[in-house]
Amino acid sequence: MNLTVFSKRDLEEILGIIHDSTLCRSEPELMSLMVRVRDIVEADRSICGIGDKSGRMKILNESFPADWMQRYQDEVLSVSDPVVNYVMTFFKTCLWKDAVEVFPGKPYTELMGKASEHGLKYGVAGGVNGKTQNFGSVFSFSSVSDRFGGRQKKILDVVVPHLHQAIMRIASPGISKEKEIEPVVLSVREVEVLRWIKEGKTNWEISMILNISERTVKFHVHNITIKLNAVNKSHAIAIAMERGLLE
Amino acid sequence: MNLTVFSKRDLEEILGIIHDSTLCRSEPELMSLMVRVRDIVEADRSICGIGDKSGRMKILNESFPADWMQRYQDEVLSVSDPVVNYVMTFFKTCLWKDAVEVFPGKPYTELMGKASEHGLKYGVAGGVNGKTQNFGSVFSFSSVSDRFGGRQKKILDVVVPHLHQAIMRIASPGISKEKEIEPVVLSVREVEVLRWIKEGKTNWEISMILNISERTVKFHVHNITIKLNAVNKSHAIAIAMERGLLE
DNA sequence: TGTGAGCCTGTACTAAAGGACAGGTGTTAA
DNA sequence: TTAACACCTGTCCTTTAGTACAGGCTCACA
Repeated sequence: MNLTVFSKRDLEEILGIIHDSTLCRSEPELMSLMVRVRDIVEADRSICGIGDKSGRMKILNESFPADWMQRYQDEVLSVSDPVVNYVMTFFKTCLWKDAVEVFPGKPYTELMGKASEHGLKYGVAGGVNGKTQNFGSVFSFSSVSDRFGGRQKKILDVVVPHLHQAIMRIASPGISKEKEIEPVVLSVREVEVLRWIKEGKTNWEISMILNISERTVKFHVHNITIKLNAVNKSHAIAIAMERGLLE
Repeated sequence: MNLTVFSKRDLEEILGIIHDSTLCRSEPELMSLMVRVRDIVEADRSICGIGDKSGRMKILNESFPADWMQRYQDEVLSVSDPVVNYVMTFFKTCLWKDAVEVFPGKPYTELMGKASEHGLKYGVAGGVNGKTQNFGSVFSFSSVSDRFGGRQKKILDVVVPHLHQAIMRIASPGISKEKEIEPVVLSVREVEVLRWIKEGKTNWEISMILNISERTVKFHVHNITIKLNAVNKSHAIAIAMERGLLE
């Protein structure tokens, strides 16, 4: 990472933020860190959150408009938020407009339109994944004018991993607990199907082995992915093996 | 399993074969068991083997024509043998004609044509998988006329698991050893890709995360499956996790 | 100065997976 | 007896995965 683009003052402030992140143990402390990052990326508003894409996100709002946040929560807009999606999928820093390019669907552009109505038009965001599946944190900074580019992304690239550690300490217990302990009960047939998937069999092959239709195999696979909170077969296998569901 | 279709004599012989299977410790003993099974299913010739579909099969021939076996080995015909494919894929008993129906491709029908030239036209076969991927055993019985049906399949359903145990004792050491110990060295990039597959990411998502093209992700995935001797992603994940390649 | 290994990329195609929608049976326990 | 649950099946459609063929660059090592 080439850091020569930054001035000495910038570097001092960035290092300071990182250092204070290590000491951060409370929400107000995190909020004051967000203010400092907000200032150095020249943004007007900031917000952060931790959780997953499916709406189980705990949000710590520093300066996003309250009415927008209310609407965001009421209409469960996080699922169609391209920025959240981008960050929680790729765990990379992005400009808001980059995210819209990657997720060009109608619900996404609509959401960005709604956000504009609340003065949230331009922004930059970053995040880190928390080792397990789609769980991670998002840090987003917004401004009324478009002053974001490579410089802002680079700052977030450097700072966000440390902010992530901080928000994990503060907010993750409440989120992660209820998620991990969930005991999963797979039916006999589902375990059978899963074992064969593990052996690399296709749905059709499994249908031949179990003397059922391919459609039925898909049916079981679908139920398995839902029960395991997986997104596809490979993910399901990994989760099942980690939890020892195939012994 | 309904066994009332069998006569008392049949049942006695089947039970006898099963019992002697448990005592079987040498190739000649196994061959004499094959003869007894051959007789009870009213076949003319028999053969068995252990290994996988990719040609690493050890064959124990009881009474298949020697010239055919030579040709089979020289032309590596096992890969286009619908019966071997059927048994090693589904680990189920089948009539030869069933296998041709399920694998209707040109190479398969061609192989069956070649076999006919050697007097091998009708048959019945069964097999069992050896817990690991596509490794298992095949027991095949042939006749010049078509006298095979439900009765023969049922006999094999009952007998084959025990023959499998016997052939495993006799022939598996030489086969399985060289296979399991194979140390796999994955490149840094390959492990990275594998980790993200484990998280359920699609190729496209991984390409975004690693800043490479989707094509390149496919390239790595392909190399991974070859190195791990897997048939697809799910299989690769299972193998990698079992061997602790992702720690 | 090759040579191999790791890494990267493209086009074009087929096979497989996955999702939406709609429905079926049989068993079991309140 | 109704409700819940496991299990099963179909059609239609879109998205991903996988494969074949063809080529690129860079670095280490002999």
